[in-house]
Amino acid sequence: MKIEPSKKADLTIARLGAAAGVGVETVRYYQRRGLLAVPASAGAVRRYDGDDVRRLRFIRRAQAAGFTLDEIGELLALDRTDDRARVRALATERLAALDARIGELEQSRAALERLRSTCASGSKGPCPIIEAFDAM
Amino acid sequence: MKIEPSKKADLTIARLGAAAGVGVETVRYYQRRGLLAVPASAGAVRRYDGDDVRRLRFIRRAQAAGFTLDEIGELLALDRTDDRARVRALATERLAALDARIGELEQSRAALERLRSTCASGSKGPCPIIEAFDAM
DNA sequence: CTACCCCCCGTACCACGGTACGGAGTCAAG
DNA sequence: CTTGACTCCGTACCGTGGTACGGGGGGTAG
Repeated sequence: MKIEPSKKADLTIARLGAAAGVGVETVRYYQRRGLLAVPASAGAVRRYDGDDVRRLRFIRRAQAAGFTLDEIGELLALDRTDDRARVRALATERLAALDARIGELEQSRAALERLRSTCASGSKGPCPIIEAFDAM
Repeated sequence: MKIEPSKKADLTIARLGAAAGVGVETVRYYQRRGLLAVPASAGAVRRYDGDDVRRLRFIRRAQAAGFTLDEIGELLALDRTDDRARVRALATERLAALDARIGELEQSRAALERLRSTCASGSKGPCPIIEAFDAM
């Protein structure tokens, strides 16, 4: 008894893209970068399945986390391998960068709030934009 | 009795850049983009002062807040004008984008923590990287 | 069977934000 | 008054992550 490939979604490239919110050209770009496999073309039109969708979604999410496409390539290569040390290294490094960036954005947020209240519709005169960012 | 220009820092371009943590080429690039004024060259070497430093620092901070250089150009043009409505519009728009982005980064952060614990050094077998991002 | 829409592939181009190069001029110290 | 560091300026090039174009083939609905 063979294990069934869990879902045979059988999508065209446009549907695959749509399932992850990207365009056809972007999918092809990821294929060129080696992030997505180009399935053997049975006929001349390639078909994609649920695994491809998951992989593509992962790429977008990892991008949102700040990984570059090169790093994502490495993550995909590491997936389900047992090089745990490398995975932890990448995750830890990214966590640090993420925390730094979140902090930075929160400072920026405060500056913008400052600007918005200095520049409230009620008040008069010019509103000093540059100064609103001084306390960073 | 004339008002003194508060600080006459009298910097060269390299020192100006250093004061804001950017290189000479970057300063010149901002000048080309119209974000920084090119001072009248008394002699052939330009001199910069504290206002230029503040302006340059502002550019970097606004960039960190997610403004594009074009938007920063607009902000600089608006500084100390009284078009409060426009300033508030820009600030509000950016605040929304910033909050969205912070939320996204926090979700990414959670995914990375998940990955890190799934892949802790103690555990065995492959660690599923793609799945760690599934709950986004 | 024939539209019509989608797919394939290569190549070119885009925006953004810089970064590099190189020749000529300038300025301050020794 | 030379030497060495720095400046000026134009132009070219870079990395990242796509997006566009266009010719030719395929697969499907009516």
